[in-house]
Amino acid sequence: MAKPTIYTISELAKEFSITTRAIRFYEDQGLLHPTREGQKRIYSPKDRAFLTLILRGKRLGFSLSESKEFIELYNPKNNNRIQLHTMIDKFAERNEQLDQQMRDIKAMKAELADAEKRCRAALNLEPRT
Amino acid sequence: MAKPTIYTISELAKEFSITTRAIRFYEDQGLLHPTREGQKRIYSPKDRAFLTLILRGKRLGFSLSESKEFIELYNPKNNNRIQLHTMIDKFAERNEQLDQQMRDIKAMKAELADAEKRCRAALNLEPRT
DNA sequence: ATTTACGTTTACGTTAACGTCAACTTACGC
DNA sequence: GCGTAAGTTGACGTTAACGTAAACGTAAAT
Repeated sequence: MAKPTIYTISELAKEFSITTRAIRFYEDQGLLHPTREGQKRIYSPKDRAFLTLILRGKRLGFSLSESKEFIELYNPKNNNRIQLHTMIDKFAERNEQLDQQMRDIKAMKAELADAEKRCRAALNLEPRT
Repeated sequence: MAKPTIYTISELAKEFSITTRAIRFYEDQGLLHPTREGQKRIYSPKDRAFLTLILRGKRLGFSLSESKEFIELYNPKNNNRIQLHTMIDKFAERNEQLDQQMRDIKAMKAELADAEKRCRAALNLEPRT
């Protein structure tokens, strides 16, 4: 048996640069399910991975409930056949959304580059930097 | 002289699938500056372009004030030398953020693909036709 | 003339995602 | 034993981004 790595709430908070309050809130919202050692919360590598998902989702503008949906796909008890098909549909949806975001990013980068170009041009027009 | 295309608030609302309330709110927050014809707001192609920027920003999880910052770069009166350099810095920041989002999207797509694969395996389906 | 459509301002309500106390409870070092 | 550090559970506060409703103006259509 390998050693089961575990984390305290403040360890995770530090690693991900968030507050413990936020982590407890994610649990409240059903995104995390740490075990307990007495009162204290104990986080597994799985919880840590979910946190990664949550924060990545946030950087992409996903709501917590959206991330929750995604996380729930990793719950084996949800694996009944009826759900599986709707999940696959949701994958397709999400995938399209991600493609859209890709396009948005490219458009945005183009505009940024253009704006910067004009900026630099404006600076060159006038002497004395 | 070409005809100056203009839009009413409901035209824009319809085109972008948002409410007029939202559009007025963006004005309140200083992101849009439509002219008036009597009481009524008149939007120019420029305003329309800004709306595009705003909504694109939203899809990427940008706040309105972040989009505002960006929009203000298009305001000529902000073109004093002091600002230009800080703007260029901000371009770099934004660009990094966009790169991060790019990576996030790729990671997310990989996870989606993996989850879908496991889903299909559970269903005994053949991998994507 | 009056309904209908579209516009306006003002103002209060709402939701998400935490922040910020307050008031404890162990556990550890001294 | 005592302070200190890290944890806990409420519970209320806050901000962003609108929603929603009231109360009104205006202009075209019936």
